[in-house]
Amino acid sequence: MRPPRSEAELMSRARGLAGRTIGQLAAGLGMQVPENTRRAKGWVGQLLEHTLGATAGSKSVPDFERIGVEMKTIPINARGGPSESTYVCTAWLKELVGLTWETSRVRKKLARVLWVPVQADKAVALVDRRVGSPLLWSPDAEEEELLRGDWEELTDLIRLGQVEEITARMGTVLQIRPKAADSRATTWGVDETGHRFKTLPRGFYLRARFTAEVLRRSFVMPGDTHRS
DNA sequence: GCGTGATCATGA
DNA sequence: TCATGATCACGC
Repeated sequence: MRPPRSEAELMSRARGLAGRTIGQLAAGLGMQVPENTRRAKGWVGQLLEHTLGATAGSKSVPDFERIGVEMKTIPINARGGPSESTYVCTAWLKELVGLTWETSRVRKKLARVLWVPVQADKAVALVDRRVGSPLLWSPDAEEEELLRGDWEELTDLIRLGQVEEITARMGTVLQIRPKAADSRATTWGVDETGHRFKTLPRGFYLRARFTAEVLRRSFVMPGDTHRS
């Protein structure tokens, strides 16, 4: 599929996928569907990228580079909500100088996101799982403040050399968790005394509660005063 | 190892 | 039951 030339074209394509199954999309690309995602964790995301004409591959640029849009599949459980957190990007653990929320990779990544819900109910075979209605999103002022607050709190800890004190329990909507092949993987970090040391690579993730709210908001009318 | 794409598996 | 910490696959 050729890269979309506009957000409208991307959305038109994405809307056309709503209701289709993973098996149908795979067939369209001549791909075989794995039995499950245990050894194919990113497979569904890559299937959707190829189907929609993403260009980035493993490059550190937006999936749809020309129009500056990042795509994220969002696994939806049997209850209709996200079943997993959403990976954003790796956390920089080396010396931090002059990095602000405004210039952060987290903010850049989340500036424009195409959310594509995909059924993730274990009771349904992967090949039969359906794609939902897409949402093209940018954080509103409230969401951005939540993200900024968490990012600054976590980044301050890294600045202070307290990477090892960070746990996934920190952060209201944004958290830091391991992001590596396994627990033996290492990268360079900086400790309290400013000396570099080997530590586990970490990444920023959006809590499922946050993405649930993002999706929920898109399905209510403007002016909705309900808050559950 | 680091970037991309994420989900798994188990303890609380 | 669910979130945390661990893990899986692939290109370079």
